[in-house]
Amino acid sequence: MTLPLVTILDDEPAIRSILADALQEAGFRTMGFARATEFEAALKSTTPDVCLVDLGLPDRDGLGLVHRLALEQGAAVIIISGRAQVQDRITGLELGADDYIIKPFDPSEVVARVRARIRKTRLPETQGNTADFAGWTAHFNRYALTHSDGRDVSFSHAEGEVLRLFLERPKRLISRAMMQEILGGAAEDSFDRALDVRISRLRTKLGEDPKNPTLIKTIYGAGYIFLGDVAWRG
Amino acid sequence: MTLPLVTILDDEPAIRSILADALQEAGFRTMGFARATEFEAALKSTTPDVCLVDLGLPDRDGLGLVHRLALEQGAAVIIISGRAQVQDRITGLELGADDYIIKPFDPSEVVARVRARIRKTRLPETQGNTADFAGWTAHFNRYALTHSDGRDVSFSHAEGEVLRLFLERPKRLISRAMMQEILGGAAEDSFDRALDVRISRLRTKLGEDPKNPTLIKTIYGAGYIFLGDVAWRG
DNA sequence: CAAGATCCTAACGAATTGTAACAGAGGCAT
DNA sequence: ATGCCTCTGTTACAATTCGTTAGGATCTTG
Repeated sequence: MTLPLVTILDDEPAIRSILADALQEAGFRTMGFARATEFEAALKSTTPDVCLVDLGLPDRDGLGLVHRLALEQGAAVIIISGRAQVQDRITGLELGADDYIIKPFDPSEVVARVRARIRKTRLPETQGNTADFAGWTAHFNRYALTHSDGRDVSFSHAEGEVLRLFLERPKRLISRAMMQEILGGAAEDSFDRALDVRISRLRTKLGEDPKNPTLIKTIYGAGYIFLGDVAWRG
Repeated sequence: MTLPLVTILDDEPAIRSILADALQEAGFRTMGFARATEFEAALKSTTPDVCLVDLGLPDRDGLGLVHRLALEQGAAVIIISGRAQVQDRITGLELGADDYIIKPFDPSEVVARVRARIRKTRLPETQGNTADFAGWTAHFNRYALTHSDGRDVSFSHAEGEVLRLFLERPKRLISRAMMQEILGGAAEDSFDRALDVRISRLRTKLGEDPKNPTLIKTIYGAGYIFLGDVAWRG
């Protein structure tokens, strides 16, 4: 029940394994099925978070399946189909699918779309509100940081935005321009020290040594980088 | 408050009107914007159900906008872009978009995808008179809150209005302007502390810690957000 | 090392929000 | 009518948030 479960319904073993590999690498559990009947049998005992369904199934028309899935299970359904006509896509979506991907597809795009679904259906309580790093735990839902040594600091909304930005992209350079854009979005003048100040305040709350920041590192002329291993949890 | 609202952010008037026509015919209300700044200004007073965003804005790079929308507003975001590369689509989705449509598009497919989003986000359409959240049960027909630990608090009509507003839109930013409009609708002057007072009183009844509210969060300069899983019944 | 660009952060203040206290409007029983 | 109670907006002031300013620190370049 920890990792999100993604089912793959496609009659071609090659496609199943490509998708399964990509999804597992992205941190999902997967279950593959070649025929609709097998799939439906499995549904009696499990509840997937996202269902990938190939429409070109030999044993039955997949659309009805999609319809029932969406209706009864309430699971997110992503159709994968070789039929590229607009009309096909429309009817697929009308029948309750959440997304429609055309073959041939890029596995990483499929992963991204699966992720987007999961975010929406699961986010409410699971993802996106708690993360561990460097002894700290960030609780975004209550705007507070707790340290394993007992410290408990609250942070404001603006600070939280910055923190979240970092925690979502650990160990990657984040350009100043991008941060400005994602955050306030307003002024881009070099007069604007707002971002610096936000980061400064955040550093203070994290107890960073000004001379030697270990978590939020400044890359002169480029941006910032968050060091530290981040583990999100629900 | 009846028809779902779809916003269209695109700098080309032709595209805006094509989309608006198609969407209106499909039974949505629409609002069009040419630039990101206008759009953001409008967001202070309305909460769209789905936002269509063109990435090629002259105004600024739309990706940051998408990110903030997805995060704060909780609204569904569909990117419409001329950039067809898989990598573009992935980063778009990664940043919080729900869908990614490539120009040139077919209006009816856009409508279908919008509809698919609305189906998912509008699920709590059920307007009941009882709702459970965070150990509480709100009984709107008898103006009372009961807690699982036995507490039983009554609330007034004005307080109920605010509470209902929150419970109908959990985990989404609700702008102050919108609340004032839906509620009394009266003064919009910053002199008007009526809304604050209502919320303050509601918080007290919910037993919120003034320093650390866990259910009704204030987003400085933007509005309020209700955290907590809500289940309606009846 | 000098010069200039970039960044840090203390301090300030405008804008925004919280809430106690007050006051007027009804409702209801006496 | 009178008195008491509840509801709810208004006022006034305290608290918080957060961008701006300004001066100093730090980095890069030549």
